[in-house]
Amino acid sequence: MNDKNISFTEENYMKAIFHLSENGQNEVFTNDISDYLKPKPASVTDMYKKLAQKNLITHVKYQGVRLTENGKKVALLVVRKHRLWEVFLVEKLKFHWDQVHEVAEQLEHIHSPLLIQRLDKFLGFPQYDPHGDPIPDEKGNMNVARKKTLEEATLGEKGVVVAVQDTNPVFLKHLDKLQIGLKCTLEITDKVEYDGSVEILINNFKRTIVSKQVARNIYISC
Amino acid sequence: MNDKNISFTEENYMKAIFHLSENGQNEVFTNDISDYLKPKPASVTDMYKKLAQKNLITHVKYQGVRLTENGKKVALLVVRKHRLWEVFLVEKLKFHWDQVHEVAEQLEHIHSPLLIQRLDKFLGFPQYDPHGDPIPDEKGNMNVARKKTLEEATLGEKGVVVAVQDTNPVFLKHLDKLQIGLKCTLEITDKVEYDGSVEILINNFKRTIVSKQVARNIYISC
DNA sequence: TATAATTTTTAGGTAACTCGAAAAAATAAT
DNA sequence: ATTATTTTTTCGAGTTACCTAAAAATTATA
Ligand SMILES: [Mn+2]
Ligand SMILES: [Mn+2]
Ligand SMILES: [Mn+2]
Ligand SMILES: [Mn+2]
Repeated sequence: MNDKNISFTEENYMKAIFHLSENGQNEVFTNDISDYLKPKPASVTDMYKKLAQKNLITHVKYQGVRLTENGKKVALLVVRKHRLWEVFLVEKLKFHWDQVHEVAEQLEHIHSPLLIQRLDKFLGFPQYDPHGDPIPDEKGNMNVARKKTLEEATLGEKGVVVAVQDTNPVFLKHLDKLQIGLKCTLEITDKVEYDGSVEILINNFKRTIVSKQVARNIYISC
Repeated sequence: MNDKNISFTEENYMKAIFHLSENGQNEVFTNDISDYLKPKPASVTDMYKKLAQKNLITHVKYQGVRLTENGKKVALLVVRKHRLWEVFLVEKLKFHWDQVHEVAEQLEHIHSPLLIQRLDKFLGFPQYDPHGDPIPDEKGNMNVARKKTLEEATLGEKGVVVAVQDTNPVFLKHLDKLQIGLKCTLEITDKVEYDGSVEILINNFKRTIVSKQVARNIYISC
């Protein structure tokens, strides 16, 4: 029984549970959601009850929640919508990659299967969003690219920037200033043991050092 | 003080008041809104109080409400967003003109000045929506076309279809079947006194009779 | 293993939007 | 000018999503 009457708020919880559980693999605890979405833990428990009753999650008292098959579908659809809209904003409306997330948070809640199907087609069935995150197709399948963070990469490794972990505008603007974006080629020219910062060569041309904090949030192909 | 914290529901009320007052000219009564948006009259009175407190309407007890200047601006922005999205759906996503209204009812509530500004540009600053309704510009000005209904038009008059009054899918699909759409040329070849139906010549080619009900809902240029 | 700290749930309450029933005001009919 | 009808408002109450404070369960520490 796929309850279509899912509210704005419920969709946000489903997406949060999906992300915090590594795409539905692990269980998610009350405080995780509270930290992520900002309602108090008591409110999270209330919502757990409602979502469990709608068969979107299974809730074992004091042991967290897991997405049901049904719930995974619901979450994947929200993620799909969010990412398709982000592509639209960047590709068609010339938004900058640090401007799209907030608006997509609203657009992802528009209910219309036809709209999403047509939008997907209009955009040429994109596989990745402006931050390199994979876009689920109408069945919920997505192409997860092989990738590692700059923190994980070892000296001498070279790859193309395929995604960013953090989509915070402050972080993305910082990358712009460093002239780092998706599709850039990066080569690890040094790894500073002292503070975990990484020296890189951008597009075989520009040399810079990025902090551990930054290195953790950039993915290159591998 | 232009209160930006306006809810989904409040926006719907503002738009309804705008339409039911002929673009803010007349006062609107409790039952008008109740019939139009479907909440019970008691709920309408509650909302009147809230909107009045936000300086969006003036409410004289038992005498209906009127939009304030501020309220008119808010309503016009919602109308602008609604109609721009309808253009997007038809022009870019190939929606049919009878499919757009429901989705636009959702999209009109997305809050993002940049989004609307960019969407407007992307669409080429359209003046009219897919039903011939004028689109307010960012200042709230709109080009109201000179027009009359087929019911008002007299025998022998000829004009181009510039708008439809009713945007109900059933009505629009009926027009499709009759091969009547925006930009069609219509000539009044007979007005039937008995039932108010109108005989027309479509694009100097096809002859049909439309009922008074239909004639009332088609606008031609004049 | 007993105690302390943390996490989660329950209990009770608020604000927004809705309702039905009843009271009040305005309008229409006698 | 009364009376009847219609419209609008008030009142009490339900729902959703949130809160704080307190209780219960789990996990960590001594
Ligand atoms: Mn995003
Ligand atoms: Mn993204
Ligand atoms: Mn419409
Ligand atoms: Mn329209």
